[in-house]
Amino acid sequence: MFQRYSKQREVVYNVLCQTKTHPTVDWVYEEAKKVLPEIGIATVYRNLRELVKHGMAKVVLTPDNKEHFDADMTQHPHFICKSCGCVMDVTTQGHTKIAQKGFVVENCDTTFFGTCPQCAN
Amino acid sequence: MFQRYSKQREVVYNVLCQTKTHPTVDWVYEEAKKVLPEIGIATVYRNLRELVKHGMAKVVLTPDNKEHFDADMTQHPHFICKSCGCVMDVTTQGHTKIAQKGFVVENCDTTFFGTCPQCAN
DNA sequence: ATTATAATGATAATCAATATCACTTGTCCA
DNA sequence: TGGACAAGTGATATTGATTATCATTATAAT
Repeated sequence: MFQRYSKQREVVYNVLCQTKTHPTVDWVYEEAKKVLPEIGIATVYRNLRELVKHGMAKVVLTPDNKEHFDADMTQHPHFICKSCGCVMDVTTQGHTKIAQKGFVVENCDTTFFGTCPQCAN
Repeated sequence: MFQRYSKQREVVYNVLCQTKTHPTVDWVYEEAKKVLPEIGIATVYRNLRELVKHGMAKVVLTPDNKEHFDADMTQHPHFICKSCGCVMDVTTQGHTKIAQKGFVVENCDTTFFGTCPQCAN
């Protein structure tokens, strides 16, 4: 998978696995520094990208134009709050059930990723 | 809605309404220049933002970290091609039907937008 | 232990998006 | 009709997230 082990990558991945807050790069960086104070922000960026490339993490794009990361690779919808900007998992399906948990849903976007018919040829 | 009429805003909105390609700012800018050669890129940014704020357009965030815009405010899923980066409307529901049209679907993200329970209080 | 090279960390560079500000233009009203 | 006020524009500077660069460090095979 990766050509060599690195302490930094392990720490970055552990930080990501141990939270459900869908953190930004900066948050992962701050947490990683608590374990490896010498780690650099470039290494955090690099490893998060690598984790995504290797299918070990997903990027969640938010309206504030920052990348958030999620190590939970099971398919599940997210809820993004326009007030505090938090990204949360919503395990139930459908507007009604989400509303019952206190979420005020204004909009819903669904995006499929893959290869379009032209490129598939 | 808007406090004053402006030719520039009308052109930007018309450009957006007349395409289904979910264009970037730059594409809208180039098209708008064909009608109003003196229009500035800042004006295009500004008006696209305003259109979104007023519920006349939506932002589609793509993995290339650029904002794409869509004047179709009906709720509909998008398909983003990892090969060419195009953003397309997929009007049918479900992986199977999309696959029948030649799309190779690898992943699907659903995001709800609104106010989280804590902020709603 | 030696060696090849992957990975790191500091920092420069990139680039999309936003802010600034003097100037222009739409709209109100005398 | 003609100011006058302020919204809107356009050129450009600034910001800020992400990526590239490169000398140095560290992993893993021999």
